[in-house]
Amino acid sequence: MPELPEVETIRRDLVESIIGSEIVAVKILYLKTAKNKAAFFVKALEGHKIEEINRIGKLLILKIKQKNGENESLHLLVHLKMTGQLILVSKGKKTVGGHSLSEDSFESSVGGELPNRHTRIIIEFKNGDRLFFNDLRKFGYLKIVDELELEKIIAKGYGPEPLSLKLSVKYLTEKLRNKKKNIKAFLLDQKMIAGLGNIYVDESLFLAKIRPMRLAGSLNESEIKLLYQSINKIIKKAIENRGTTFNNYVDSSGRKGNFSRLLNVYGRGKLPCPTCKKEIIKTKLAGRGTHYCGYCQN
DNA sequence: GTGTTTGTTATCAA
DNA sequence: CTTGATAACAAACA
Repeated sequence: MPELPEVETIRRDLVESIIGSEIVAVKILYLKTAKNKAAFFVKALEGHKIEEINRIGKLLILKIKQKNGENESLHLLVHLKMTGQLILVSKGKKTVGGHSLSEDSFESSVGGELPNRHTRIIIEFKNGDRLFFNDLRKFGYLKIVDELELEKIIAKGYGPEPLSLKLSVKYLTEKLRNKKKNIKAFLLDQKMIAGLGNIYVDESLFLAKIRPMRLAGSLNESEIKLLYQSINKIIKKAIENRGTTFNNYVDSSGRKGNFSRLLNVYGRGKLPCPTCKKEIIKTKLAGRGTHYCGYCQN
């Protein structure tokens, strides 16, 4: 389940490897993964270079460099949803995205030699590198949008980034006031904060010592402050550790994230709480598996 | 055959 | 208007 730290890890790696690279071929193996008409999608990319790679929340945004005479800027949006992977395979074979990886490790991560049965789109570069979009469950997508559409999507769908100055105790206080949904549902809402998903919401609430089912409007001043600091700390630490691999997330080199071993509650139902050693409770909230400590979180 | 996993959107109901 | 619940999307795994 790629959330902000995982997508940011992919973004940073791709910035190092494909900025300025020219796309020479695009292959759509599963039509519905490309959200534009196939002919337009391919034409918008082939013969163009990647100019920038940005991100808002869990959405990756590749800016496509326009040629002379084409004045409107286009962007390639990539959303991994639940099981999407972006894998860059360098020409040759042994190295993937500039890193060498044992064949065993690579095969268990991405399901063997690429393309495989989960490969939906392949983007080939002039230097021979190939970028594979794999997606077991087909929820993920790639979409070409112009500047105007991009701005609309960001404005309509995404609140402040957790590590930006726009997310503050003041912002949270204002948004939480009189909210009658639970704090977990609030934190999962991309329009409130961009980029948090099930893992980092559970982890942030554990650090903030707040029960996920608490009504958002019921948090007091010191709880809001601690929550703000906890989100910051968790997201920073998760990015430093290249994200969490729980199910099938891997970075663009096929490597797993290191934050998994630092998880306090997520995926640890019935295991002892790292703080008080009592059993972590696993229940369902906001339609999601929810993990918390009934003793440490109030 | 059942339940579970989750990012996002749509739809319906209170 | 707000919120919650549910399905849909789709596939694998226990």
